[in-house]
Amino acid sequence: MGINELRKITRAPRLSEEVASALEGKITRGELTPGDQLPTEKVLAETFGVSRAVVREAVARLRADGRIETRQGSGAFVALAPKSLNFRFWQGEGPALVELRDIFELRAMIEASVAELAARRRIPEDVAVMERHLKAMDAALADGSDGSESDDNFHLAIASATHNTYAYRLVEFLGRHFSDSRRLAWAGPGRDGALPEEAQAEHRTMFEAIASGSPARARRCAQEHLRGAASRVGIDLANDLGVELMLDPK
Amino acid sequence: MGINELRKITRAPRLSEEVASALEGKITRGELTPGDQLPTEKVLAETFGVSRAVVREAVARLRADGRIETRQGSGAFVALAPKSLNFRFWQGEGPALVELRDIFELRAMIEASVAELAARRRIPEDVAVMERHLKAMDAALADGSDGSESDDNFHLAIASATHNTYAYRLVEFLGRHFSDSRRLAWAGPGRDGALPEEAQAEHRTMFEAIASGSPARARRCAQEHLRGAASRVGIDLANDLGVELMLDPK
DNA sequence: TAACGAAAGTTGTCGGACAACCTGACCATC
DNA sequence: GATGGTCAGGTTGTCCGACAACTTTCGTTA
Repeated sequence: MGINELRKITRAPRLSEEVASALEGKITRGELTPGDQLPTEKVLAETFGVSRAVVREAVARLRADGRIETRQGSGAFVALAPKSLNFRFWQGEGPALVELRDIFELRAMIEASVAELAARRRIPEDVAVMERHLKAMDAALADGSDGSESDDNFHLAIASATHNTYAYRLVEFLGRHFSDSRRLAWAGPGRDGALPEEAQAEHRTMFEAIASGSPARARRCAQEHLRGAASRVGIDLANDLGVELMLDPK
Repeated sequence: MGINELRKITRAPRLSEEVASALEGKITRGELTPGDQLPTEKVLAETFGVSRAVVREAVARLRADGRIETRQGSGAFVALAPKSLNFRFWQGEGPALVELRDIFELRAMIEASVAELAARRRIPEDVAVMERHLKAMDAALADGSDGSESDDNFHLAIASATHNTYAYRLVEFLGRHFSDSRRLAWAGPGRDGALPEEAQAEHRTMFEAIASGSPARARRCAQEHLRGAASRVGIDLANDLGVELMLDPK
């Protein structure tokens, strides 16, 4: 037993998080359905054996998740429609492998569609912004510095070229999850030099397809890029993820 | 001015939401960066002119969002890496009408990709579930009842057939946001009878494409369906939204 | 200088009080 | 009988003070 094993002290979760988790479980199991009223704060406090303040913090948490809505004087209700989408990750050392694969896959689907639309809608200013970030990544490659921020910005520039603000926001949202893995791929002078070069070659093909107005090619390049990004962190995307779109299989 | 306009009373936001929002603004503007310590609860309460309980609820909210981490005895810190990503389309009363087009467009992109992947990955059980909901909608059409719940469930069944939980959750989130438009389309005996029939014809073509394992056809049908859904609530999607995918334009 | 204990500081929880709001019951009026 | 007004009781939202549990800093001692 090494010294590292002596440092893993498990801290008790907050009572409010436990209460929130228990209530959320009731919702996801269908014991509480949209529109149902929760017990009053007083009853919940008695039921869980905690103070009302703890219940209120749990409720604040579930409100942030969009799971419930509260109305002063009436009570707390299971939300009819979630007001937010919360992707909460496995709380160990990052996402579990199967979760990571599913997120990469979702990202591939979305960014492929986004690249395709960008190829149709881009205006010269969009193309100039993408090119600027592409060049910044080239420069980072050349001088061994960190290009991950330009990498992030390149993807956002593509999403911006769709001129659909919600698509942009979704790409931004999903991209946030990958900033760390991008930073790793671009890590300092001791980095595995092939990885950012590989990614950059993919960025360039994406850029060229979009700039030249080739939607299907843009889609395919974006999917290949996401497949490559996944494999660079050890995730193998399924082969059925829509790369062969040029012909209808039937 | 109709009676409906008289019912929109705007309720004041909770103080805790305002505090959370202000703190989040500091984080997104870079005034507070990952690892930075927030002022103590006491200072925040004084600064915002609220009680400590309100600050604590705001902090609970930001913890749920994955934006900050708290350590008892030390303080609250901006999270280094998000433990949770919370995506909100909007705060408050819903999107402006002008934003609906972007949202429908995004939905079209996502559900088209989902339908395509479902066409590749569906297993017999998936197909059976879709068919069951399709039949429930047929029955609702025949007897004039409300088929919107089956409509929701049909879309979720397609997403479930991707066997990607995040895709499922995203479709669920998007679908829940738009239940109202579905309910309108399926509204009672006085409804415009052409609308649900039109939608149902689209559902059937989607179903057949997925069941028979035709990814490109499934994609096209899903896009046509979302275009139809948008037009049924008065939104005209742009013509460049990738319907003509069968040939590479270049 | 290093180690230890105490003091000070900070978050987590509890309980009570009151404000603001909501709902339903009851009564009066038309 | 339908409608409108009032009020009591109930519920969430906020504030306050106290103490528990934990962390950091400071002072003392060896």
